[in-house]
Amino acid sequence: MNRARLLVFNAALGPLDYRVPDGMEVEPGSVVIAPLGPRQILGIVWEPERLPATAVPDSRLRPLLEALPVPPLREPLRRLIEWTADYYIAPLAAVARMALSSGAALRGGGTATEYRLTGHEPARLTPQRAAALDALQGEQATIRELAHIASVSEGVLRGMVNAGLLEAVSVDVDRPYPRAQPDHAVPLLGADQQVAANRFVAAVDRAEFAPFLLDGVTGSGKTEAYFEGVAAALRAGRQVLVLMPEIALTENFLSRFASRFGTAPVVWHSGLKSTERRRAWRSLAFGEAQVVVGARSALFLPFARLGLIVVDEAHEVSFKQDDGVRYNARDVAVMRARFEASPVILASATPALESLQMAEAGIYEKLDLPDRFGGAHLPAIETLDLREHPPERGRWLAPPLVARLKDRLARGEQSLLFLNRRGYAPLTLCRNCGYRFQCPNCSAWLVEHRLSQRLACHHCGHETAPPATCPECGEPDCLVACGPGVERIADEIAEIMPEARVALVTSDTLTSRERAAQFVADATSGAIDVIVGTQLVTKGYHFPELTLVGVVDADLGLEGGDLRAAERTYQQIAQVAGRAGRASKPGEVLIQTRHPEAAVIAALAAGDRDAFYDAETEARREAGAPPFGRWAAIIVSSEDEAEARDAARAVGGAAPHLNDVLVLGPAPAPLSLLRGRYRYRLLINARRSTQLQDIIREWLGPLRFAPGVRIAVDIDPYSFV
DNA sequence: ATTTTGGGCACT
DNA sequence: GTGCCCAAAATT
Repeated sequence: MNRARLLVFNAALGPLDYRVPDGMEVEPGSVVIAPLGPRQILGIVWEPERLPATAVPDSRLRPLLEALPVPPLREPLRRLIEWTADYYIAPLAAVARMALSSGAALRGGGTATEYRLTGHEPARLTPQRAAALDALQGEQATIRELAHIASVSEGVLRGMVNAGLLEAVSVDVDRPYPRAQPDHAVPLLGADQQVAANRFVAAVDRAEFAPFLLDGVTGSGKTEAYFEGVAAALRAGRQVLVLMPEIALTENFLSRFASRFGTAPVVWHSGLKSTERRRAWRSLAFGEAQVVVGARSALFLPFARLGLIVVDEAHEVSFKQDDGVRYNARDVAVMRARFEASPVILASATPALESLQMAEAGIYEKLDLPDRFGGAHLPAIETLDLREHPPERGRWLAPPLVARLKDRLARGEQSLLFLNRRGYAPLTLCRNCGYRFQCPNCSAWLVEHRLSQRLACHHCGHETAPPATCPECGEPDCLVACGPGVERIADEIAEIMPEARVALVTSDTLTSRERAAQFVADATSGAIDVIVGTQLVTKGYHFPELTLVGVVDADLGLEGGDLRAAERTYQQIAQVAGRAGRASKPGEVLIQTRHPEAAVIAALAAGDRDAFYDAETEARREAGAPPFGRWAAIIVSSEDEAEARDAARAVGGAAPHLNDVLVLGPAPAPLSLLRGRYRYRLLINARRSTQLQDIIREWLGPLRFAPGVRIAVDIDPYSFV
C-alpha cells in the first residue's frame, strides 16, 4: 500500500502516516490535506526516514483527502526547515508554517478576465473608440488598466466589447512579473567594485555554496557590486533573494534596482495583502519571479531554482526574530545557500564580529571596498563632551553643535540629528506628587507622543490620552516631560532656528511608502534643512547636500548591560555618520557623549575601526561571548507572577551541572512584565564546542509545567529583553 | 490544538 | 440513571 508520512501543521502533534489513495500523486515536499478526527489538517509529505514516528499498521491509516496544486517544497527547503527547527529548538511545524506563508497560494490561483483587440475594424468609429483602438494595439489587460492606458473611460471600452472590437481572454489572476534585464544599464564600476563583482559572477556561474563578506565603507557602492552577481544569476535563469533588515528602507533600493535592471523586483514582507502574497509565492514556486527583495520572512519562500542570496546590511540586529521561532535571518540565509548550493553575500559597512571572524578563519571570502565611490571622502568625526559643553537647561543640544547647525543653515546645507528614541519624552511624571506613567501590561514607562497626543507603550502598543489632571494626586496641569525624544529635538530646532525647515523621520511619521518617497524627494531636492530621526535614518539614504550629522546621545545604547550594546552602538553611529558628505562636499560628524573615553566612542572619533573590533574581540573573549563561546536564554513566562516564578525555579532546579556550561538565574527578565505576562530568564553560557541545543533539549524535555506557562528558548540571543 | 472519552459526583 | 464538570487520551 502507498503510505505517506506527514509533517502536520500542529506543533503539539508528531508526524502522522496516511494512505495515499489511488490516483493521487505525492512525493516528499507535496502539500496535502489530511483528515484528523473530524477535522482537516494541512501537512507536508516528508521522507519517512527523516521523520521517525511510531508504527501504525496499514489497516488503521486513513486516506489523504487532497494534494494541493502547488509544486512540492524542494529538498533544499526541506533540509532548511529541519536545520532551523533543530538549531533554534523550535517545533518543525512552526518552521514549516513560515514556508507555507500564503494560505491563498496553496489553493491555486483563480482566473481573471482580460481584454484585447479582436482586429476587427468597423468603417465608422467615435473619436474615443478610434483613440482606444490606436492606443491599445498589442495590449492585453483588465478593463480598468486598458482604460488607463488609452485614457478613455471604462464605459467606452465596455461599449467596444459589445461591439466586438475587444474580446475577453481568461488568464491566471496571478500574472507574471515583468522581466528584469541583466544588461539593461550596466554601470561603470570602480576598481575594487569590479574585483568584487567578478568574484560574485564567477561564484554564481559555478552554482556552488560560496559565502562572501562584502565589507565596504558607507557610500562605497556595495549595491552596485552585488548587482553584478544578481545580473549573472538572471543570465543563468536562476532566482535571487535579497534580504533587507527593514522593508521601510527599500524605497531607495527599489529605484536603484529598477534603473539597473529595467523593472522593480518582487517585494515580500509581512504587510502584503493576501492576493499580493499569493502572486509572489506562486510565481516563485513555479520559477517565474526572478528577484525577490524581502524582510527575513522571505528566507523560507519556495524558490524553484535559487542562484544567489544577498543579505544587505548584514550586521543589522533586526535580522534576529524575537518572537515565534527566534532565528537569525543572517545565519539561516547562509544555511539556505549551503543547501541550495548557491553563493551568499553578506554586505555591510560595519560587519558583525562573528562575520569578520568567519572571514578571518577563511570560511567566508572577504571583499573590501575601502573607498567611497566617486572620490567622496569619509566624514571627519569629533566627540562633544557634554560635561564640558552642557546644553542650556531644558535643552539637549550642546552649544558647539547648535553653532554648527546654524552654520549649515546659513550655507544652505543639510544637517541630520540622530536620536534613537521615538516620541517627545521617554518618561512623564507629575510635578506635584512624582507619579510616573507606567504601562499596565509591561514594566516600562509610557512614552509621550505630542504629535498624536498620546501616551504610548513601545512594547505592547497600549495607548492612552494624556489626562488633564494627575491620576494619583488630582493636581491639574502638573505633567512634566523627562528626557528627550526626537519630537522634542525637532521642537528645540524650531526654537533655536525658527526659519529652518525640519523633517521628523521615525516609524510614526514615515508610515507608508508614499510618505517615505515624499521624504526622500523633499530631502533630495533641498526642501529640508534639518532631518531629525531615529535609526530609520541611519542607512540606505543618500542626500548629496547633507554635510553635518549630530548624534544627540551616543551613551544611550551603552546602558543596560546588553551583551551586544557596544557593537550595536558602534554600528549605529558609524552608519549614521556615513550619511554625511556622500557627494562632493565634505561631511562632519559631532557625537554628544558623557563618556568620550569609552572604547566605542574613542574608536569612532579616531576613525579607527580596527581599534573598536580589537577591543570588542577582547571583551567577548573574556566574557565567553560569541564567537568565542555561546549564549542561550530560556524565558519562562505566565500571566500569573507566582506561577512564572515557580516554573522558572523548577527550570533552574533541573539545570545540568557540567563543566563547560554556566547557568545564570533564574532572575526577573529585564522587562519583567511584557504584554501582560510575567517573565523570568535564565542565561546559559557555554564553550563554543558544546552541543548546547542537545543539553537544553535534555534539560527541558522531561519538565512539565502548568497550562498557562510558556517556555521560550533563544539560541544566540541578541535582545536581552 | 482540538475533540472525544470517561470517571467522579451531585441530584433524583 | 442522568446531567455536568473536568482531566486524560486520542488524533495516523
